[in-house]
Amino acid sequence: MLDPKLLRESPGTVRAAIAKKHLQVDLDAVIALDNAWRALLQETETLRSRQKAANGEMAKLPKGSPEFIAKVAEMKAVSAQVKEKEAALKDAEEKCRAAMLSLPNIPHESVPEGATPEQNVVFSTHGDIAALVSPHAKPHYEIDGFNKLFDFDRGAKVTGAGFPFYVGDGAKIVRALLQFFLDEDTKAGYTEVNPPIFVNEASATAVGQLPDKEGMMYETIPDRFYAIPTAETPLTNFFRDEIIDEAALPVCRCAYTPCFRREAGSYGKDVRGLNRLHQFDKVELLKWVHPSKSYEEHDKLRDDAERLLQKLGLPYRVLLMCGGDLGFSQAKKYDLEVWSGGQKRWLEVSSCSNFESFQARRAQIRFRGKDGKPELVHTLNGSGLAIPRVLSALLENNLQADGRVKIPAALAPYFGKEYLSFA
RNA sequence: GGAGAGGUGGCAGAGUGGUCGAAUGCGCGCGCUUGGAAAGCGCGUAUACCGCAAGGUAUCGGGGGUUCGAAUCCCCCCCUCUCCGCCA
Repeated sequence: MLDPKLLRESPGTVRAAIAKKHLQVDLDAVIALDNAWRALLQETETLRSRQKAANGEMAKLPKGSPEFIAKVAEMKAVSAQVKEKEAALKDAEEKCRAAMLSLPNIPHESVPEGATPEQNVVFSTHGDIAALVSPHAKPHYEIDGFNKLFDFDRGAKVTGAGFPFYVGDGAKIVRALLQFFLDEDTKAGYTEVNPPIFVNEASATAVGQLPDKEGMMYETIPDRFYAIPTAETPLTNFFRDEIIDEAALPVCRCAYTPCFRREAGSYGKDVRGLNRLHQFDKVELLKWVHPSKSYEEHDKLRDDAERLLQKLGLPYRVLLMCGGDLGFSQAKKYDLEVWSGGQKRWLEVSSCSNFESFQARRAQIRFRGKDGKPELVHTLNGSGLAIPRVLSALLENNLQADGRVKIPAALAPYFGKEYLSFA
Protein backbone atom coordinates (compact mmCIF):
# COMPACT_ATOMS: atom_id res chain seq x y z
CA MET A 1 0.00 0.00 0.00
CA LEU A 2 1.15 3.50 -0.78
CA ASP A 3 1.36 6.30 1.73
CA PRO A 4 -2.00 8.10 1.51
CA LYS A 5 -0.14 11.36 2.02
CA LEU A 6 1.74 10.78 -1.21
CA LEU A 7 -1.53 10.56 -3.08
CA ARG A 8 -2.78 13.79 -1.50
CA GLU A 9 0.39 15.80 -1.85
CA SER A 10 1.80 14.43 -5.07
CA PRO A 11 -0.83 12.69 -7.20
CA GLY A 12 1.39 13.26 -10.23
CA THR A 13 3.98 10.86 -8.85
CA VAL A 14 1.35 8.17 -8.46
CA ARG A 15 -0.03 8.87 -11.92
CA ALA A 16 3.44 8.50 -13.43
CA ALA A 17 3.99 5.24 -11.56
CA ILE A 18 0.76 3.79 -12.90
CA ALA A 19 1.77 4.81 -16.39
CA LYS A 20 5.23 3.28 -16.04
CA LYS A 21 3.70 0.00 -14.93
CA HIS A 22 1.23 0.16 -17.82
CA LEU A 23 -1.73 -0.27 -15.53
CA GLN A 24 -5.19 1.23 -15.73
CA VAL A 25 -6.40 2.86 -12.53
CA ASP A 26 -8.95 5.62 -12.13
CA LEU A 27 -6.85 7.78 -9.85
CA ASP A 28 -9.36 10.60 -9.66
CA ALA A 29 -11.93 8.20 -8.27
CA VAL A 30 -9.48 7.16 -5.57
CA ILE A 31 -8.79 10.78 -4.68
CA ALA A 32 -12.50 11.51 -4.52
CA LEU A 33 -13.07 8.60 -2.16
CA ASP A 34 -10.26 9.81 0.05
CA ASN A 35 -11.70 13.29 0.22
CA ALA A 36 -15.16 11.96 0.99
CA TRP A 37 -13.77 9.83 3.78
CA ARG A 38 -11.88 12.71 5.36
CA ALA A 39 -14.90 14.98 5.30
CA LEU A 40 -17.03 12.30 6.91
CA LEU A 41 -14.37 11.66 9.51
CA GLN A 42 -14.41 15.31 10.55
CA GLU A 43 -18.18 15.32 10.92
CA THR A 44 -18.20 12.11 12.92
CA GLU A 45 -15.47 13.29 15.24
CA THR A 46 -17.26 16.54 15.94
CA LEU A 47 -20.35 14.62 17.00
CA ARG A 48 -18.35 12.26 19.15
CA SER A 49 -16.70 15.22 20.76
CA ARG A 50 -20.13 16.51 21.81
CA GLN A 51 -20.95 13.11 23.21
CA LYS A 52 -17.81 13.06 25.29
CA ALA A 53 -18.44 16.53 26.66
CA ALA A 54 -21.99 15.60 27.64
CA ASN A 55 -20.71 12.47 29.30
CA GLY A 56 -18.54 14.53 31.62
CA GLU A 57 -21.46 16.77 32.59
CA MET A 58 -23.85 13.90 33.14
CA ALA A 59 -21.43 12.15 35.43
CA LYS A 60 -21.72 15.09 37.84
CA LEU A 61 -25.52 15.36 37.73
CA PRO A 62 -27.73 13.43 40.16
CA LYS A 63 -29.12 10.45 38.29
CA GLY A 64 -32.84 11.19 38.53
CA SER A 65 -32.69 14.98 38.34
CA PRO A 66 -34.70 16.87 35.71
CA GLU A 67 -31.45 18.19 34.21
CA PHE A 68 -30.17 14.67 33.87
CA ILE A 69 -33.34 13.44 32.22
CA ALA A 70 -33.32 16.38 29.82
CA LYS A 71 -29.73 15.63 28.94
CA VAL A 72 -30.51 12.00 28.21
CA ALA A 73 -33.25 13.07 25.82
CA GLU A 74 -30.91 15.53 24.12
CA MET A 75 -28.08 13.05 23.79
CA LYS A 76 -30.35 10.34 22.49
CA ALA A 77 -30.70 12.37 19.32
CA VAL A 78 -26.95 12.88 19.08
CA SER A 79 -26.37 9.21 19.66
CA ALA A 80 -28.65 8.36 16.75
CA GLN A 81 -26.73 10.74 14.55
CA VAL A 82 -23.43 9.26 15.62
CA LYS A 83 -24.64 5.76 14.75
CA GLU A 84 -25.69 6.95 11.34
CA LYS A 85 -22.43 8.78 10.66
CA GLU A 86 -20.34 5.93 11.94
CA ALA A 87 -22.01 3.51 9.58
CA ALA A 88 -21.41 5.87 6.68
CA LEU A 89 -17.84 6.44 7.81
CA LYS A 90 -17.13 2.74 8.00
CA ASP A 91 -18.49 2.28 4.53
CA ALA A 92 -16.39 5.17 3.20
CA GLU A 93 -13.35 3.79 4.98
CA GLU A 94 -13.72 0.36 3.40
CA LYS A 95 -14.18 1.82 -0.06
CA CYS A 96 -11.23 4.12 0.45
CA ARG A 97 -8.97 1.36 1.69
CA ALA A 98 -9.94 -0.90 -1.18
CA ALA A 99 -9.18 1.94 -3.58
CA MET A 100 -5.83 2.63 -1.93
CA LEU A 101 -4.99 -1.06 -2.20
CA SER A 102 -5.62 -0.86 -5.92
CA LEU A 103 -2.71 1.55 -6.35
CA PRO A 104 0.58 -0.10 -7.36
CA ASN A 105 3.95 0.58 -5.84
CA ILE A 106 6.09 3.31 -7.39
CA PRO A 107 8.83 1.87 -9.64
CA HIS A 108 12.35 2.92 -8.76
CA GLU A 109 13.94 5.44 -11.10
CA SER A 110 16.42 2.82 -12.31
CA VAL A 111 13.61 0.63 -13.64
CA PRO A 112 13.66 0.70 -17.45
CA GLU A 113 10.66 1.81 -19.45
CA GLY A 114 8.75 -0.90 -21.24
CA ALA A 115 5.41 -2.64 -21.48
CA THR A 116 6.18 -6.28 -22.18
CA PRO A 117 8.63 -8.97 -21.07
CA GLU A 118 10.53 -8.46 -24.30
CA GLN A 119 11.52 -5.04 -23.03
CA ASN A 120 13.20 -6.35 -19.92
CA VAL A 121 16.87 -5.48 -19.89
CA VAL A 122 19.50 -8.20 -19.82
CA PHE A 123 21.46 -6.95 -16.86
CA SER A 124 24.22 -9.54 -17.01
CA THR A 125 25.00 -12.99 -18.46
CA HIS A 126 27.19 -15.58 -16.79
CA GLY A 127 28.77 -18.86 -17.84
CA ASP A 128 29.80 -20.10 -21.25
CA ILE A 129 26.86 -22.13 -22.51
CA ALA A 130 28.95 -24.01 -25.06
CA ALA A 131 31.40 -25.08 -22.38
CA LEU A 132 28.94 -25.78 -19.59
CA VAL A 133 26.24 -27.67 -21.46
CA SER A 134 26.83 -31.30 -22.31
CA PRO A 135 26.59 -32.24 -25.99
CA HIS A 136 24.18 -34.97 -24.88
CA ALA A 137 21.72 -32.54 -23.32
CA LYS A 138 18.04 -33.14 -23.92
CA PRO A 139 14.81 -31.98 -22.25
CA HIS A 140 14.80 -33.55 -18.80
CA TYR A 141 11.36 -35.08 -19.30
CA GLU A 142 12.70 -37.00 -22.29
CA ILE A 143 15.62 -38.54 -20.48
CA ASP A 144 15.44 -42.35 -20.28
CA GLY A 145 14.17 -43.35 -16.88
CA PHE A 146 12.99 -39.88 -15.93
CA ASN A 147 9.65 -41.22 -14.76
CA LYS A 148 11.30 -43.62 -12.34
CA LEU A 149 12.93 -40.83 -10.37
CA PHE A 150 10.19 -38.27 -10.90
CA ASP A 151 6.96 -40.19 -10.85
CA PHE A 152 4.23 -37.93 -12.17
CA ASP A 153 1.82 -40.77 -12.86
CA ARG A 154 1.77 -41.99 -9.29
CA GLY A 155 1.58 -38.40 -8.11
CA ALA A 156 -1.43 -37.79 -10.32
CA LYS A 157 -3.14 -40.87 -8.97
CA VAL A 158 -2.45 -40.04 -5.35
CA THR A 159 -3.08 -36.31 -5.51
CA GLY A 160 -3.34 -34.76 -8.95
CA ALA A 161 -1.32 -33.43 -11.86
CA GLY A 162 1.72 -31.45 -10.84
CA PHE A 163 2.30 -33.33 -7.57
CA PRO A 164 5.11 -35.75 -8.46
CA PHE A 165 6.76 -38.34 -6.27
CA TYR A 166 10.52 -37.96 -6.11
CA VAL A 167 12.07 -41.41 -5.82
CA GLY A 168 15.56 -42.68 -5.06
CA ASP A 169 18.19 -40.40 -6.58
CA GLY A 170 15.33 -38.04 -7.48
CA ALA A 171 14.50 -37.52 -3.83
CA LYS A 172 18.15 -37.44 -2.90
CA ILE A 173 19.08 -34.72 -5.38
CA VAL A 174 16.28 -32.52 -4.08
CA ARG A 175 17.46 -32.97 -0.54
CA ALA A 176 21.07 -32.30 -1.57
CA LEU A 177 20.13 -29.07 -3.33
CA LEU A 178 18.04 -27.85 -0.40
CA GLN A 179 20.76 -28.49 2.07
CA PHE A 180 23.40 -26.94 -0.18
CA PHE A 181 21.31 -23.81 -0.63
CA LEU A 182 20.52 -23.47 3.06
CA ASP A 183 24.17 -23.94 4.01
CA GLU A 184 25.34 -21.37 1.48
CA ASP A 185 22.63 -18.90 2.47
CA THR A 186 23.48 -19.34 6.12
CA LYS A 187 27.14 -18.69 5.37
CA ALA A 188 26.09 -15.51 3.60
CA GLY A 189 24.50 -14.29 6.83
CA TYR A 190 20.89 -15.43 6.59
CA THR A 191 19.39 -17.04 9.66
CA GLU A 192 17.61 -20.26 8.86
CA VAL A 193 13.92 -20.43 9.69
CA ASN A 194 11.45 -23.26 9.38
CA PRO A 195 8.05 -21.55 9.15
CA PRO A 196 4.46 -22.79 9.13
CA ILE A 197 3.36 -23.77 5.64
CA PHE A 198 -0.23 -22.74 6.25
CA VAL A 199 -1.18 -19.17 7.04
CA ASN A 200 -4.36 -17.50 8.17
CA GLU A 201 -6.37 -14.95 6.30
CA ALA A 202 -4.70 -11.98 7.99
CA SER A 203 -1.25 -13.11 6.88
CA ALA A 204 -2.33 -13.75 3.30
CA THR A 205 -3.92 -10.31 3.26
CA ALA A 206 -0.87 -8.55 4.66
CA VAL A 207 1.32 -9.65 1.77
CA GLY A 208 -1.31 -8.95 -0.86
CA GLN A 209 -2.36 -12.48 -1.71
CA LEU A 210 -5.83 -11.64 -0.49
CA PRO A 211 -8.19 -10.32 -1.56
CA ASP A 212 -8.43 -11.07 -5.30
CA LYS A 213 -5.82 -13.78 -5.60
CA GLU A 214 -7.45 -16.53 -3.55
CA GLY A 215 -7.64 -18.53 -6.78
CA MET A 216 -3.90 -19.07 -6.76
CA MET A 217 -3.82 -20.68 -3.32
CA TYR A 218 -5.06 -23.92 -1.83
CA GLU A 219 -7.40 -23.37 1.05
CA THR A 220 -8.16 -25.79 3.86
CA ILE A 221 -11.57 -26.82 5.11
CA PRO A 222 -12.88 -26.15 7.70
CA ASP A 223 -10.15 -23.98 9.25
CA ARG A 224 -9.71 -21.61 6.34
CA PHE A 225 -5.94 -21.75 6.28
CA TYR A 226 -4.05 -21.13 3.09
CA ALA A 227 -1.25 -23.37 1.84
CA ILE A 228 1.61 -20.98 1.23
CA PRO A 229 2.56 -20.21 -2.38
CA THR A 230 6.01 -19.18 -1.13
CA ALA A 231 7.90 -18.91 2.15
CA GLU A 232 7.69 -15.17 1.66
CA THR A 233 4.18 -15.31 3.08
CA PRO A 234 4.91 -16.66 6.56
CA LEU A 235 8.35 -15.03 6.72
CA THR A 236 7.17 -11.53 5.92
CA ASN A 237 4.42 -11.93 8.48
CA PHE A 238 6.90 -12.88 11.19
CA PHE A 239 7.24 -9.23 12.20
CA ARG A 240 3.72 -8.16 11.23
CA ASP A 241 2.42 -5.43 13.55
CA GLU A 242 5.76 -5.22 15.30
CA ILE A 243 8.45 -2.66 15.88
CA ILE A 244 11.92 -4.04 15.25
CA ASP A 245 14.93 -2.75 17.12
CA GLU A 246 16.83 -0.50 14.71
CA ALA A 247 20.16 -2.00 15.76
CA ALA A 248 18.92 -5.40 14.57
CA LEU A 249 18.59 -4.21 10.97
CA PRO A 250 19.14 -5.59 8.48
CA VAL A 251 17.40 -8.80 9.52
CA CYS A 252 18.33 -11.50 7.01
CA ARG A 253 16.55 -14.82 6.96
CA CYS A 254 16.30 -17.86 4.75
CA ALA A 255 13.73 -20.62 4.80
CA TYR A 256 13.08 -23.83 3.00
CA THR A 257 9.42 -24.69 2.46
CA PRO A 258 7.35 -26.59 0.01
CA CYS A 259 5.31 -24.10 -2.03
CA PHE A 260 1.79 -24.69 -3.26
CA ARG A 261 0.31 -23.02 -6.30
CA ARG A 262 -2.91 -23.82 -8.07
CA GLU A 263 -1.55 -22.34 -11.32
CA ALA A 264 -4.98 -22.32 -12.88
CA GLY A 265 -4.78 -21.65 -16.60
CA SER A 266 -1.22 -22.82 -17.24
CA TYR A 267 -0.65 -25.10 -20.20
CA GLY A 268 1.73 -26.33 -22.88
CA LYS A 269 5.49 -26.56 -22.64
CA ASP A 270 5.49 -24.40 -19.52
CA VAL A 271 4.05 -27.23 -17.49
CA ARG A 272 5.99 -30.16 -18.86
CA GLY A 273 8.16 -32.12 -16.49
CA LEU A 274 9.56 -30.09 -13.65
CA ASN A 275 8.93 -26.71 -15.25
CA ARG A 276 5.79 -25.87 -13.35
CA LEU A 277 4.36 -27.82 -10.44
CA HIS A 278 1.55 -27.40 -7.96
CA GLN A 279 3.90 -28.36 -5.17
CA PHE A 280 7.59 -27.59 -5.27
CA ASP A 281 10.48 -26.94 -2.96
CA LYS A 282 12.15 -23.60 -2.61
CA VAL A 283 14.55 -21.78 -0.37
CA GLU A 284 13.56 -18.18 0.07
CA LEU A 285 15.71 -15.24 1.13
CA LEU A 286 14.14 -12.36 2.98
CA LYS A 287 15.48 -9.11 4.36
CA TRP A 288 14.06 -6.37 6.52
CA VAL A 289 16.29 -3.35 6.02
CA HIS A 290 16.71 0.28 6.89
CA PRO A 291 15.26 2.41 4.07
CA SER A 292 18.60 4.11 3.50
CA LYS A 293 20.26 0.74 2.78
CA SER A 294 17.50 -0.71 0.71
CA TYR A 295 19.09 -0.77 -2.75
CA GLU A 296 22.51 -1.71 -1.49
CA GLU A 297 20.89 -4.69 0.24
CA HIS A 298 18.90 -5.47 -2.87
CA ASP A 299 22.07 -5.84 -4.93
CA LYS A 300 23.61 -8.03 -2.24
CA LEU A 301 20.54 -10.22 -2.19
CA ARG A 302 20.79 -10.71 -5.93
CA ASP A 303 24.51 -11.51 -5.62
CA ASP A 304 23.74 -14.08 -2.94
CA ALA A 305 21.24 -15.82 -5.20
CA GLU A 306 23.59 -15.62 -8.18
CA ARG A 307 26.44 -17.20 -6.27
CA LEU A 308 24.41 -20.40 -5.89
CA LEU A 309 24.11 -20.79 -9.64
CA GLN A 310 27.77 -20.01 -10.08
CA LYS A 311 28.78 -22.70 -7.60
CA LEU A 312 26.60 -25.20 -9.40
CA GLY A 313 28.25 -24.29 -12.70
CA LEU A 314 24.97 -23.41 -14.36
CA PRO A 315 24.88 -20.72 -17.06
CA TYR A 316 22.41 -17.99 -16.26
CA ARG A 317 21.44 -14.43 -16.96
CA VAL A 318 19.99 -11.64 -14.89
CA LEU A 319 17.09 -9.61 -16.19
CA LEU A 320 16.18 -6.19 -14.92
CA MET A 321 12.43 -6.03 -15.23
CA CYS A 322 10.89 -3.14 -17.11
CA GLY A 323 8.00 -1.13 -15.67
CA GLY A 324 5.34 -3.10 -17.48
CA ASP A 325 6.66 -6.48 -16.33
CA LEU A 326 7.17 -5.40 -12.75
CA GLY A 327 4.75 -6.85 -10.26
CA PHE A 328 2.10 -4.72 -8.67
CA SER A 329 3.90 -4.34 -5.37
CA GLN A 330 7.53 -4.24 -6.48
CA ALA A 331 9.63 -1.13 -6.83
CA LYS A 332 12.40 -2.99 -8.61
CA LYS A 333 12.98 -6.58 -9.57
CA TYR A 334 15.71 -8.77 -11.02
CA ASP A 335 14.91 -12.21 -12.40
CA LEU A 336 17.57 -14.89 -12.46
CA GLU A 337 17.13 -17.28 -15.37
CA VAL A 338 19.08 -20.48 -15.73
CA TRP A 339 19.89 -21.88 -19.15
CA SER A 340 18.10 -25.11 -19.80
CA GLY A 341 20.40 -26.82 -22.26
CA GLY A 342 17.92 -29.50 -23.28
CA GLN A 343 14.86 -27.33 -23.74
CA LYS A 344 17.10 -24.58 -25.05
CA ARG A 345 15.42 -21.83 -23.14
CA TRP A 346 15.80 -19.71 -20.06
CA LEU A 347 13.99 -20.80 -16.90
CA GLU A 348 13.25 -18.39 -14.09
CA VAL A 349 14.68 -19.69 -10.83
CA SER A 350 14.63 -16.56 -8.71
CA SER A 351 12.98 -13.16 -8.53
CA CYS A 352 14.81 -10.68 -6.37
CA SER A 353 12.48 -7.86 -5.45
CA ASN A 354 12.60 -4.67 -3.50
CA PHE A 355 9.21 -3.67 -2.13
CA GLU A 356 10.51 -0.62 -0.33
CA SER A 357 7.83 0.21 2.28
CA PHE A 358 4.90 -1.06 0.20
CA GLN A 359 4.59 -4.39 2.01
CA ALA A 360 5.71 -2.98 5.33
CA ARG A 361 2.92 -0.42 5.34
CA ARG A 362 0.30 -3.03 4.67
CA ALA A 363 1.79 -5.39 7.23
CA GLN A 364 2.78 -2.62 9.68
CA ILE A 365 6.40 -3.64 10.08
CA ARG A 366 8.44 -0.82 11.57
CA PHE A 367 11.59 0.06 13.42
CA ARG A 368 12.19 2.85 15.90
CA GLY A 369 14.32 5.58 14.35
CA LYS A 370 16.88 7.83 16.00
CA ASP A 371 14.22 10.35 16.97
CA GLY A 372 12.24 7.64 18.71
CA LYS A 373 9.51 7.61 16.10
CA PRO A 374 8.52 4.34 14.45
CA GLU A 375 9.32 4.20 10.76
CA LEU A 376 8.45 1.59 8.13
CA VAL A 377 11.18 -0.85 7.17
CA HIS A 378 11.88 -1.85 3.60
CA THR A 379 11.32 -5.49 2.72
CA LEU A 380 13.22 -7.43 0.10
CA ASN A 381 13.00 -11.01 -0.99
CA GLY A 382 14.24 -13.44 -3.56
CA SER A 383 14.52 -17.16 -4.10
CA GLY A 384 17.73 -18.79 -3.14
CA LEU A 385 16.63 -20.85 -5.09
CA ALA A 386 13.61 -22.69 -6.50
CA ILE A 387 14.49 -26.36 -6.76
CA PRO A 388 12.66 -27.92 -9.72
CA ARG A 389 13.92 -25.62 -12.43
CA VAL A 390 17.46 -25.63 -11.12
CA LEU A 391 17.10 -29.39 -11.17
CA SER A 392 15.80 -29.31 -14.77
CA ALA A 393 18.85 -27.39 -15.90
CA LEU A 394 21.16 -29.58 -13.88
CA LEU A 395 19.75 -32.80 -15.31
CA GLU A 396 19.84 -31.48 -18.85
CA ASN A 397 23.11 -29.60 -18.90
CA ASN A 398 25.07 -32.33 -17.14
CA LEU A 399 23.64 -35.33 -18.96
CA GLN A 400 26.37 -37.72 -20.02
CA ALA A 401 26.55 -40.08 -23.00
CA ASP A 402 25.83 -43.04 -20.70
CA GLY A 403 22.59 -41.48 -19.46
CA ARG A 404 23.89 -40.50 -16.07
CA VAL A 405 24.09 -36.96 -14.74
CA LYS A 406 27.33 -35.50 -13.49
CA ILE A 407 26.83 -33.84 -10.12
CA PRO A 408 28.61 -30.48 -9.74
CA ALA A 409 31.62 -30.61 -7.43
CA ALA A 410 30.04 -28.22 -4.92
CA LEU A 411 26.99 -30.46 -4.64
CA ALA A 412 28.69 -33.86 -4.65
CA PRO A 413 29.40 -33.89 -0.90
CA TYR A 414 25.69 -33.33 -0.28
CA PHE A 415 24.57 -35.88 -2.83
CA GLY A 416 27.12 -38.40 -1.62
CA LYS A 417 28.29 -39.49 -5.06
CA GLU A 418 29.43 -37.97 -8.31
CA TYR A 419 26.74 -39.23 -10.65
CA LEU A 420 22.99 -39.42 -10.55
CA SER A 421 21.61 -42.48 -12.25
CA PHE A 422 18.22 -43.07 -13.84
CA ALA A 423 18.80 -46.80 -14.05
C1' G B 1 -12.35 -33.04 21.23
C1' G B 2 -14.43 -32.03 26.64
C1' A B 3 -14.28 -28.92 31.30
C1' G B 4 -12.44 -24.60 33.67
C1' A B 5 -9.48 -19.93 34.13
C1' G B 6 -7.65 -15.87 31.69
C1' G B 7 -6.13 -11.92 27.67
C1' U B 8 -5.43 -4.08 30.29
C1' G B 9 0.50 0.49 28.39
C1' G B 10 7.96 -2.06 27.57
C1' C B 11 6.91 -5.54 31.96
C1' A B 12 4.07 -6.57 36.46
C1' G B 13 -0.69 -5.33 37.97
C1' A B 14 -5.36 -2.25 39.75
C1' G B 15 -9.80 -1.01 37.68
C1' U B 16 -17.21 -4.43 37.17
C1' G B 17 -21.35 1.45 33.80
C1' G B 18 -19.80 8.04 33.87
C1' U B 19 -14.90 12.94 35.69
C1' C B 20 -10.52 6.27 32.71
C1' G B 21 -5.84 6.71 27.74
C1' A B 22 -6.53 4.18 32.18
C1' A B 23 -4.08 3.87 39.66
C1' U B 24 0.37 1.80 41.59
C1' G B 25 5.11 -0.57 41.13
C1' C B 26 9.25 -1.89 38.01
C1' G B 27 11.97 -0.53 33.81
C1' C B 28 13.63 3.53 30.71
C1' G B 29 14.96 9.01 29.80
C1' C B 30 16.12 13.93 31.71
C1' G B 31 17.18 16.93 35.95
C1' C B 32 18.39 17.83 41.23
C1' U B 33 21.59 15.71 44.85
C1' U B 34 27.10 13.61 45.07
C1' G B 35 34.19 13.99 44.89
C1' G B 36 31.80 9.87 42.07
C1' A B 37 27.99 6.33 42.53
C1' A B 38 23.81 4.12 45.05
C1' A B 39 19.66 5.69 47.56
C1' G B 40 16.33 9.70 47.57
C1' C B 41 13.50 13.64 45.21
C1' G B 42 11.18 16.06 40.77
C1' C B 43 9.60 15.78 35.73
C1' G B 44 8.78 12.78 31.57
C1' U B 45 7.90 8.00 29.24
C1' A B 46 2.09 4.14 23.74
C1' U B 47 0.25 4.08 18.76
C1' A B 48 -2.58 5.86 14.81
C1' C B 49 -5.72 9.05 12.13
C1' C B 50 -7.97 13.97 10.81
C1' G B 51 -6.74 19.22 10.92
C1' C B 52 -2.75 25.06 8.16
C1' A B 53 -3.21 25.44 13.28
C1' A B 54 -5.55 25.55 17.90
C1' G B 55 -7.08 21.13 18.67
C1' G B 56 -10.01 16.77 17.99
C1' U B 57 -10.89 11.47 17.56
C1' A B 58 -9.79 6.33 18.08
C1' U B 59 -7.41 2.17 20.51
C1' C B 60 -7.93 -2.05 27.37
C1' G B 61 -7.15 -9.70 22.25
C1' G B 62 -10.68 -9.07 17.45
C1' G B 63 -15.72 -8.22 15.71
C1' G B 64 -20.87 -7.16 16.77
C1' G B 65 -24.72 -5.59 20.36
C1' U B 66 -27.18 -3.05 24.79
C1' U B 67 -26.89 2.19 26.75
C1' C B 68 -27.40 9.21 26.82
C1' G B 69 -22.51 6.92 28.15
C1' A B 70 -18.66 0.49 27.86
C1' A B 71 -11.90 -1.56 29.79
C1' U B 72 -16.41 -2.68 32.83
C1' C B 73 -22.86 -5.74 30.73
C1' C B 74 -24.48 -9.39 26.48
C1' C B 75 -23.25 -12.45 21.87
C1' C B 76 -19.66 -14.52 18.34
C1' C B 77 -14.53 -15.42 17.09
C1' C B 78 -9.13 -15.74 18.10
C1' C B 79 -5.21 -16.73 21.45
C1' U B 80 -2.84 -18.38 26.24
C1' C B 81 -2.87 -21.42 30.68
C1' U B 82 -4.69 -25.81 33.84
C1' C B 83 -7.07 -30.62 33.99
C1' C B 84 -9.18 -34.80 31.08
C1' G B 85 -9.23 -37.44 26.39
C1' C B 86 -6.50 -38.56 21.92
C1' C B 87 -1.92 -38.71 19.41
C1' A B 88 3.55 -38.55 16.05
